[in-house]
Amino acid sequence: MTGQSNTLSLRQSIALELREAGIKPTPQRVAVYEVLKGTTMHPKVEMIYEALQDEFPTLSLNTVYTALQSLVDAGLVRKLAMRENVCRYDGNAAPHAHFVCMKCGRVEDLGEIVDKELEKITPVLAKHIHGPITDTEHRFYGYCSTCQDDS
Amino acid sequence: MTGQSNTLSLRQSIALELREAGIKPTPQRVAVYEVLKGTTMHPKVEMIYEALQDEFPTLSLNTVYTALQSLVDAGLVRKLAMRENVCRYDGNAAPHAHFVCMKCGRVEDLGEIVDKELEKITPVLAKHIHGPITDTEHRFYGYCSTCQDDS
DNA sequence: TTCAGTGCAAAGACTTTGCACTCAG
DNA sequence: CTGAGTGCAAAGTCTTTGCACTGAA
Repeated sequence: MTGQSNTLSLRQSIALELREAGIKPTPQRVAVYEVLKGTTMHPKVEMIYEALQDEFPTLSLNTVYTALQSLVDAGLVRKLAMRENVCRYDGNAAPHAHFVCMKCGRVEDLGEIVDKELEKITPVLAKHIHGPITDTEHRFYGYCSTCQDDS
Repeated sequence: MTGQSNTLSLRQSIALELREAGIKPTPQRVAVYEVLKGTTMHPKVEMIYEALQDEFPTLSLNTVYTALQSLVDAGLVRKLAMRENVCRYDGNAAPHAHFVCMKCGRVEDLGEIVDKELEKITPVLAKHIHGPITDTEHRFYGYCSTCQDDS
């Protein structure tokens, strides 16, 4: 995972994406977005902060918050409010379903099949709401494979 | 809404419900639960606290938190983590879909029709998770009728 | 030069914890 | 008498705000 040239071009494409979304691609923002796109962990702010300590020793937690807020506002990143009262962030901004482990709190993406099923429901919903649905959030709670074994 | 005898019997049935759920029906818990069951507002802690100030002038915010936690643990009440990072509580513990206004933050229950549709999905999901789904949460974001008019 | 963005510190908001007091069993 | 529950206060955690500094246009 230390391929320099590869990392470089990835960063450039991310920078382009930020610019297209209307925000200035600062190194910190690009790095934060890169972390989010490179993981399926739906990390908390703290986790992103720590992941970037090596590369940005002077990075402040504040900047991570600011960068995330910009990314969310630009519609590139999804903010997930968890029951534990800590926000997690998702580099995939498209509405999609999540599985949340009740024990370890880990968040996993569910497959496209589930998402497809869920999409069918929005039309049904349209009958109840007199306006467009701008976003959806679907979560399923249970115990992940790791935590099931522990019990 | 000041029918004394009616209020009394409602409290008694709530007390019974708490007892059956395995928690002691203290006046505060009963009152908190009554507030939740008597509103469709999905109130925040602060709102519950204020609603009970008249009746329990000595009630502390802490007690509201404690009572809510007991109710949630007992499975009578649902805790909703909102994007604004404030928890809202729902007197209806059964999984059901919510509509959230992006502007004013109000949370509304969606009809049974939507819930029924959503229930169909859990079996589909079972193929992805190797364990039971213990709970689900479905949210649809948009603008409520009031906020649509404002725009 | 100008302004958005960063970094540090402090403040803020919501929630939890600690401990003594009270009351039902 | 015993233990759970309450109320008050303090602490804790996550997040936001204020302000000076920096770098790109």
